[in-house]
Order: sequence, then C-alpha cells, then structure tokens
Amino acid sequence: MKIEFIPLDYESFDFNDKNFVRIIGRNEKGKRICLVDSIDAYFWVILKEGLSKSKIEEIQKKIENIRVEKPGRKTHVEKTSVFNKNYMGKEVKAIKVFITNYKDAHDVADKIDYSEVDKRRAYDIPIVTKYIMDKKLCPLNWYEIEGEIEANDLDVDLCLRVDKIKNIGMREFTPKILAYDIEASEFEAENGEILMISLYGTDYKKVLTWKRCSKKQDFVECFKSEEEMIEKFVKYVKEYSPDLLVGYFSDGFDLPYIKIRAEANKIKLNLGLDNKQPSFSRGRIVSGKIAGIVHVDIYRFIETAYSQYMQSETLSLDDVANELLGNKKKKFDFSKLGKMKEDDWNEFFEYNLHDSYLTFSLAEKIWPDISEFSKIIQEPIFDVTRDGMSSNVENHILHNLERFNEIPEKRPIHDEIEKRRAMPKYEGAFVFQPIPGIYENITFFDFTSMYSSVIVSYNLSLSTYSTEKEKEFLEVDLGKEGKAHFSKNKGFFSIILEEIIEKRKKCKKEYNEKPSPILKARSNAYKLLANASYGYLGFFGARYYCRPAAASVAALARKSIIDTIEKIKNKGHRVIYSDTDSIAFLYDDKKEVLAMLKDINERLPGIMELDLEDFYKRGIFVLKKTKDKGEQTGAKKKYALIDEKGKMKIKGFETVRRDWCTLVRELQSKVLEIILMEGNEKKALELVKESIKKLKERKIEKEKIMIRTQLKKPLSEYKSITPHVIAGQKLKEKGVPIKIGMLVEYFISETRERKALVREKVKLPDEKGEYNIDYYLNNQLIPSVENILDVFGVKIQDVADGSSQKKLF
DNA sequence: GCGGCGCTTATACC
DNA sequence: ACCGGTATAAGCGCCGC
Repeated sequence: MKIEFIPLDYESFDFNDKNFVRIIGRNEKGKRICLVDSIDAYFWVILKEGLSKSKIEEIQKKIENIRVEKPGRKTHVEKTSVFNKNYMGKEVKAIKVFITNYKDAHDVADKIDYSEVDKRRAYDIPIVTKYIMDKKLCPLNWYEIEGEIEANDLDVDLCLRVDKIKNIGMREFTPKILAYDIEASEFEAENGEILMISLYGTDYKKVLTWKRCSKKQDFVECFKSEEEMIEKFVKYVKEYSPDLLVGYFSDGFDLPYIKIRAEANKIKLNLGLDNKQPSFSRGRIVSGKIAGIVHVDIYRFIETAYSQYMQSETLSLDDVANELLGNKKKKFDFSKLGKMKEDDWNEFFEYNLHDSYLTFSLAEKIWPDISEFSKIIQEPIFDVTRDGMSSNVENHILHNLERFNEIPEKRPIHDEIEKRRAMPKYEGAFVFQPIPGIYENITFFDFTSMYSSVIVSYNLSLSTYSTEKEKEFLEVDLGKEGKAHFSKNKGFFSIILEEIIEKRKKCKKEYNEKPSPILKARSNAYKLLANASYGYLGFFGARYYCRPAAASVAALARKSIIDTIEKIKNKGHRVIYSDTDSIAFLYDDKKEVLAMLKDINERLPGIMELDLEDFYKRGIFVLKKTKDKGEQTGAKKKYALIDEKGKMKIKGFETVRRDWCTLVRELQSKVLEIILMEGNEKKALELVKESIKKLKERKIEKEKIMIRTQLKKPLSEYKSITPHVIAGQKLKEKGVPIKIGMLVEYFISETRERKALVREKVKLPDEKGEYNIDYYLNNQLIPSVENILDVFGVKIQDVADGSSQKKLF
C-alpha cells in the first residue's frame, strides 16, 4: 500500500537481535501513522595505504569470522564489502562491515585491531541519526511510502512496514499542540503532591484538580484523589492525541514530578503510544521522552535558539512570554497556600490554566523555528529542541557527509577530551584601546559573520589542516604557538558552512521581499548554525575539533581587522574603537565613507565582507575604574551611542547589567541620554545631585534598591562568600528551595554595629530594615556616574556631601 | 584593624 | 561537559604590618 507521510518522532528498537526504527508521523489526511523500517547496521574499517587485493580479501575473511556475545544477544559480522571512500578529504580504501546489531559495533570494531587497519569509524553514531543519514527519511519532509500493513499494539491509525521511500518535498504542516503545566504543594516531588494539572490546546482548556471543586469555572474538573487526577490527565492527553506535548521547564519539573507522583500512587503513567511510561535520559540535563508524542520543553529550545537575542534578564516563563507574546503570567500569592479559601482556589486555577495558555502560545510562536531547525539539521524535533549548538552544527555536518563520500570522524572519549580541555587558551579577538571622551559623527563598520567568513575564505578546518609546511598550503602565523598550515583544496567543513551562509543570504533576501515567519525562522536557523561553527572548531567535545584551525580563525580575523583599521586611518580618519569585527571612526562626509567601504570590500579575500553598521550622531567612551591612580586608560567594551534618529545604544555600562539595582541603572541611563541627546553635562549633574539628595532623605522606593544576582552553583561550593551567597543562604533558611541558575534578590541595609563586609548587611526584600545610605551612595550611585561625568572634568566626589564621601575621615 | 593585592564571581561584548 | 576568547568590576580572602 502507498501513503503520504511526514515523520515527527523516531525511536529505535530491537527485534530478533536486529535493529529497527519506528517512525511516528501523520499522513496527508492527518491520521496518525507508524512506520517500521530496518536499519543497516554497519561501520567502517579504513585500511592503510597500498594493500594488495588479496591482502584486503584476507582481512575481510578475518573480519567476517568475528562474533560477539552480549547478555541476551549474539552479534556476528554478516557481510563485508570494500569501497573507495574519503576520510578527512583524502581517498581511502575502506571495508563496510555489516553486523547483526549496531549496538555491538563498538565491540566488533575493537576486535579489528590488525596492523593493516588504519582506523575504525562510524560505530559511535546514535541509531536514529544513522538511520536518517542512510535512508534519508528526514523529519518534517513529506514522503510517499510504500509498504505492507504491519500488525502493532500502538495507538495509531495505521502501521506500515517500509518498502520504498520517495521524497515528495516540503509542504506546510501544522502540528497538533497540547500544553500542560502543574502546580504542586512542594518543589520536591518526594515531599509534595500535585494540586492541579492544566491543559491547553486549540479550543481546549482544562484544569484537573482534586483539591476544591469550583462551580464558577467550567474548565475545572474535580477528582476524588491525586491518583484519579493523574489517570484523567493521561486519558485526556491520549484523547487529544497531540503531535507535540509541550511544557515550560517540563523536562526538569512537570514531567518527572508527574512520574514520581504516579509511582507514589502506584499507577502507570502510560502516556506513550505504546502505552509505556515516559523515559528520562540523556546526560547532564534529563530529557523526558514519550513514545510517539514529541515532548518539547520550550524552555530548553529558547535557551539554545533564542536567549542570545533576547532582552529578557531571565528565561522565566513570565519574562519570555512577556517579550515574545506581550503577555505575562497571572499573579498569585503562594504564601496563602496554607489557608486557601474558595476564591483563592479559583484564582489559582486561573493562574495554572494561564501558564498552559502561555506555554501553548509560545509553542505556536516558535514552531517555525523548531520546524526549520529540524528540517535543516535533519534531526528529530525531540533532539533539536534539546541539543546545544555544538551538537546542532555537528549533526548538520553528519547528515551532509554522504555528498562528499566522507566517512565520519569519531567522537572524542575521556582521555582525548581531558587532553583537549587541558590545552591553554589560544589568542582571541583584538579589542581597540579607546580614549575616553565624547565624540561626534561616528561611523561603525562591521564584518558580516566575520569568523564564519574567515573559515570559508581561508578553508580552515580539521580535514584541511596540516602540521607540516606543504606545497600550495596557506601558512598562518600563530605567534608563540608556531604556524598552522591549511590546504587550498576546499574541505567539506568550509563547503558546508559556505552553503549555510549562502542559503541564509538567499532566504534573508526572500524574507525582505515577502516576509513570513517561516522564512524568518529559516534565516535565523542558518545564522545560528553559521555563528556556532567557529565555537565548534574549538569545542573539546567536537568530532571535528581543531584547535589550530580555531586559533587560525582568530589570528586571521585579527589581521583583517587591524589591516582594515590601518586603511581607514590612511584615508585620514580617526579610529576611536574596534572590537573583534567592528570599527568605529570619525567622519565628515558620508559619501566618502561609502566609497571607502566599497574600496575596502573590493580587496577583501573570499567571501569576506565589510558592512556599514550605522552612522551615529554622538558617542561616549569612559575611563576604566582602576584602583592604582597611576595610569588611567579607557575602558573597553563600555560605551554609549546615539544614532541620527535619537536612538541610544548602550554597551557594557551598569545600565545593561542585571546585577545592578534599578536606581543606578535608571539614573545612569538618564545621564547618558541627557549627555548624548543634549550634550548637557550640567543638566546631567543636576539629575545626579537630585538623586543623591533623594537617596540621603531615604525617599528611594524599596524595589529600586534591590540587587539581583544569579546563583551559578550550589551554595556549598562557593569558595568566596559573597553577598548573593548570603542572600541564598537566607532564602534556604526560610525554606525556599535553592536551584542552580536562580536569581536571588537582596538589598544592603544599615546595621547597628559598624560592619566591615558588605555581606554582613545583606537583607532579603521582605526583611525589615532601612537601606544603607553609605553603601548605595558610595558603592552604587557614585561609581555608576563618576566616570561618565569625569569625561567633562566634573568630579562627582567633590559634589557629594563631605560626610558621605568615600573613605574620608 | 587596615591597606594592598590576588582570587573568585557575575556579567557583558563580540 | 554539552560553542570560543576578551574584558570590566565588585567583594572576599589573606598577607603583612
């Protein structure tokens, strides 16, 4: 029989000792379909150069006799055949070794340690990835599948055993999404119980609870017990039959919580289409997988794909929903949990439902991104929503190697990883030493995707790298580290990256002509992939790790930017700043600037391209806050600009740092605005004086003096007990669970006795106490504005009242 | 008890 | 452990006096 099919979820399984893959997706009518397909279980044995035909045949025979026994499974080599392949861009003779079960590939490969064998490869690729690589049944593409109906015990409309796969291209697909969210009595599932579970889908909203029945809210369903509630949750999910079950932080909280509570209630959480429970796996952070339904933790995808371009200071559902949807969480006062009245419960149900609603809306909003990631990288939705960018880069390469007839490199293991991690840092970007001051009429140039374009233009990668000086090779001077050499024959890494950049350009152009969320998402996915490629080269866990290549990228980028600075200087411009891929200089004629840009571009190698970032009306650079008063220099990575439309761009200043209090951030931002907009430092000074006065009169609102700092590790692991660690300890004493990554909020209070350390004055927001005038004046307010005003020769310390001056007796 | 300096820590820039 | 290096700055930790 023949059907049309779009793959959504993949899972491998064994049958009669052999590997199979089960793919869940939809057909053109929206029916849920299951495919079962076999897997070619094989790996590669790369032979040393110059072996005779008979020698190779002898090795094949030896390999064909290998047997491996594992508990409950026997694997043997089923057949071998010899191919001309490429490895690291070079032609090799390689034996393709087919075995009974791919899980034993490593063990079989270990036995092939003959002297004629150079390398063994492709035994360490996840089965589903390998399946997609070989059969090209890629996620979210449409296929015409021919196959026989297969008996199954899955909750699907049809199951086929695959005979033929034919790609019939891309078509739009809107997945059925169901969002869920739980509220619990305690953070730890071991001590708590689930109070309610909300579900939100298209024309679908429910809150399941066993706590209090509401007659006012038609979406609330009340059950006798937690057990019954969980059972109904499973039933409802199955009835809704979503393609995607989405939560926010659900890998870390909701799904494991429900699993633990199901166990405590001695019931099965059989959410899977195979009626099995979710499984939790994959490394450092657990991932909850449900068979046949793609469980997506929106938080994790946002973290890798969105966070670097987001303004939000945290990735909480509240902040993220606010930024991406313009909708916030509902308010609920958790302190009243112990003494809830009916209205409080109704409020709580609303709150819980709204979280699912936000999660659902976020899922709909970011679906184009998830979908484009999955299609471009060719990994399942489950994986691309959880993998980091290094895995994404690597998987994208793996899925493109076949075109180069290339055998994949192995993944590094313990010793190799340790070796790589022990390597010293190589020299990175160039940052120009700015001279403090206020500047007018500034141009910013920047290189478009500089590091990626350096990789492509100079062909830098593992497969093109050589330690030795060879003919026709590019030599890169790495200073103290010696020299690196790179072939001029294009390597697959550069070619793949160049394609990424090209495709990005193409869809960005298309997007500008005819905007659509899909095109934007596609362009963004290519951009992220390109931007992560350089980091990938220097990442210790990478298959195609190449430290000399990464160091060469940085070295050539430095050379490029320094040469360009020279060119701009030679044209008579004063260069005032530069960081990595951008150059700022003063101008008086835009036409001349553009002509110079054109001229520079004509001489740049390969795909390297210098772009006009913008013209700015005014900009300010400040001094570094050095302790020794001897040599004062300008601060790098700290400046503010205003463009011709009056839009400010603030970099590095306290204003953009979330670990400074709002008082300081707002004041500094206003000071910068007055100075850049009006060039009026006297007015700015007046504002500062006013603020100081208000501060001294204790008229500053409490929320403006709160300091928020992230806890980046468990409290016990801090070697230095800083104020935010004390705040964390105080929270813990109060019974608030301390989670890595959480922001702790505190303020610095007055103390009865004179205390030397800041941490001795730390108080939580709800603790009684006045803010410490001396601290907020001398450690917060003054430091944030003194170097800005100093540019105008104004010494704020002289302005501030003598009694509160820093260290003045 | 205090000054100085190195270290730890968080966060930003690109 | 889950992309790289460069940079600022605060506040502790600890030494010496």
